[in-house]
This record gives sequence, C-alpha cells and structure tokens, in this order.
Amino acid sequence: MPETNLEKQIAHRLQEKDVRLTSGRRTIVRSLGLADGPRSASDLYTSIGSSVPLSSIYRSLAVLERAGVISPHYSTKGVTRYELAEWLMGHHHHLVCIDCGQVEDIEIAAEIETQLEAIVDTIGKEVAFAPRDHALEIEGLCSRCN
Amino acid sequence: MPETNLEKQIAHRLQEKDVRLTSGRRTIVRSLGLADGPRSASDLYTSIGSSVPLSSIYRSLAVLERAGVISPHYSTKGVTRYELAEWLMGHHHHLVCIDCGQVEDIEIAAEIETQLEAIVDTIGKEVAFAPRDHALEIEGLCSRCN
DNA sequence: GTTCTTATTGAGAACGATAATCAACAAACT
DNA sequence: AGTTTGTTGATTATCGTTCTCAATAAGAAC
Repeated sequence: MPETNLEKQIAHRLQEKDVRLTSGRRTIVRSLGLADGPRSASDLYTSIGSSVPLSSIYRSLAVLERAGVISPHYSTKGVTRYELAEWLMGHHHHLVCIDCGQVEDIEIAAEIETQLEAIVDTIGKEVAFAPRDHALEIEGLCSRCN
Repeated sequence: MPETNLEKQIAHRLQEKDVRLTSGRRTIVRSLGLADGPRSASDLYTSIGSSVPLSSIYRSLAVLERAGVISPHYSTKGVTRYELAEWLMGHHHHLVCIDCGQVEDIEIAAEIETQLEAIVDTIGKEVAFAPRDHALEIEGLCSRCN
C-alpha cells in the first residue's frame, strides 16, 4: 500500500513524538484524510468497517490529537469530531448542518480570508484576550436535509 | 422582584408556546441574562446555588430551547452551554478560551458585521448549502489563563 | 533472527453529561 | 372546590468517552 505525501508527514511527526504509526492509526488518519469534513469516533468506526475496535479508535484519536496530527471540532451536541490538523490540510472553515449535524469543509478565497484575519486582529486588540485561531462556522441546511 | 424588559419578552413568548414561566425557569433565564457568555447546566447549578435541582435545570433548558428562548453553544468537549437567544440579546460572537473552555461574548462593530455577512453570502452562493446563521469564534487565551 | 524493553491493543468496566421515567404537585379553567 | 394539564424532584437509564489491565506487537539491542 503506497504511502501518500500526507502520511509521510504524519509518520515523521509521530516519530519526533515517539509515537508509533501502527496499522490502526494509519487506518484512522487515512480515513480522515479522505473525508470532506471532521468525523466522529463512531463515524470512523462505521467507515472503517469495525476492523479497529471503538475503544482503540478513541484512544488513537487522543494520541493523535496530543501529537498535533489531528484537531477536535465541536459543533453538535455531545460528539467530538476530528480532522487532520491545519498544518496538514490547510486553513479552512466549516458548514454545519443544523438538521443532521454533519460538518463539511469549505475553502474560502484568499482575499476573504485576509479580510477575516483583519477582523480577528481588530477584535483581538480591543479585548483582554490573546487570539490564536479563528473559526467561521456557517450554520444551515446541507444539501441532503434541504 | 421587578420584572425586567427581557423577562417580559420571555414571558410573552412562553405564553404563546403554552409553556409556563415557573420560578425555576425564571431563575435560569435570569442567571443567563446576567452572564457574559453561554453557561452550562452545571455552571447554572453552581451559580444558582442548588435551589433548582440539576435534573430540572436540564429539563428547563430543553424546554426553553424548544421555545426559542435560549440557544445552545458547542465549543468545548462534552458540554453544552446555553445563552439567551439572538432575538433577545442581539447578534454577537464568542471568544473561546482554549485552556479553561470559558466562553465570552463579544460585540463586533456594525461595519465589520456587515463585511462578515457579505462573506457568508458569498460562500452561500458557491455551495450546495442554505445558510441560516453564522458564528465567528475566536479561540485563544482568556485574561485569566494568559 | 532472538531477546529485551516499552508502547500499544482489545475487551470490558467505569465515568460524566444528559435524557427519560414517574409519582407528587401546582397552575390555570370550569 | 374540582378537574385538567403542565411541572417538579428524585431516581434510573442512556450515550459518548475514558480507564484498566492482561495480552500482544513494534523497535532496539544483542
């Protein structure tokens, strides 16, 4: 099975952190790499076809998060979804379906992103808060629920 | 205890929905009205001083949400926080502390909000998704965690 | 390759946040 | 006052997630 460029980067990062890229973990990051939005543990359990037990998925997700390979996303009640970290996938935003809860990535034009960053900077200067990142979430109905 | 303007609006809305504004519910919305950001059930339980049992708080929050008086906010792992709905408090955004998880409201200048809406509109036209609302979340360190 | 060390796995129990249940109760309507 | 219907408090159940621990696999050393 050929290693993608993404997987090489991940493998490298994990080595640095003394974390092994086992087959279960590889399956997980591969699945996240193919997804068009953040995925929950049970999403992964389903799409992976239960070849990795749920408890291992949860544990691997925690490990991968600590290693900075994936990042969590909270947008619906009770579930945490994960996606490959920004340094792997690039900065992007999300469409969140208010009906089914599914989350989809969106790219936004560079100039708009620049505007957005300017807005965040402006706000950061006005409040006692040190901004690290920002997230623009668009809530609405996805194509399936519409 | 004098009724604020906000409470009159809430009372009215609840009447329309055939939902009673009992003392427990009044305590909850009052507490949310004073907060400077969304609050979880256990936040409320603490700040209210356990005069309303936790199970009632959860139930009341569900009822108030269904009635459109409050809206949920998901920004940290596992907990749902609630705030008075937009039609009561006005549109605003959030600062989310990546350390302690606390969420704080921010007002943003009208012209910036206009820009933001333009951005959301632009995106909405490009994707198969019907936007209803948007949320700009700024993640960083709050004054206490900084 | 065999051995040694240490991280990782799988299965199940345990946990925390939230929801559901149900008998006791209170508010509005007659 | 009596009836109807919504609400409460206490408890139990549920669901997502984390923990535990014995069994195992991955790298490192020989």
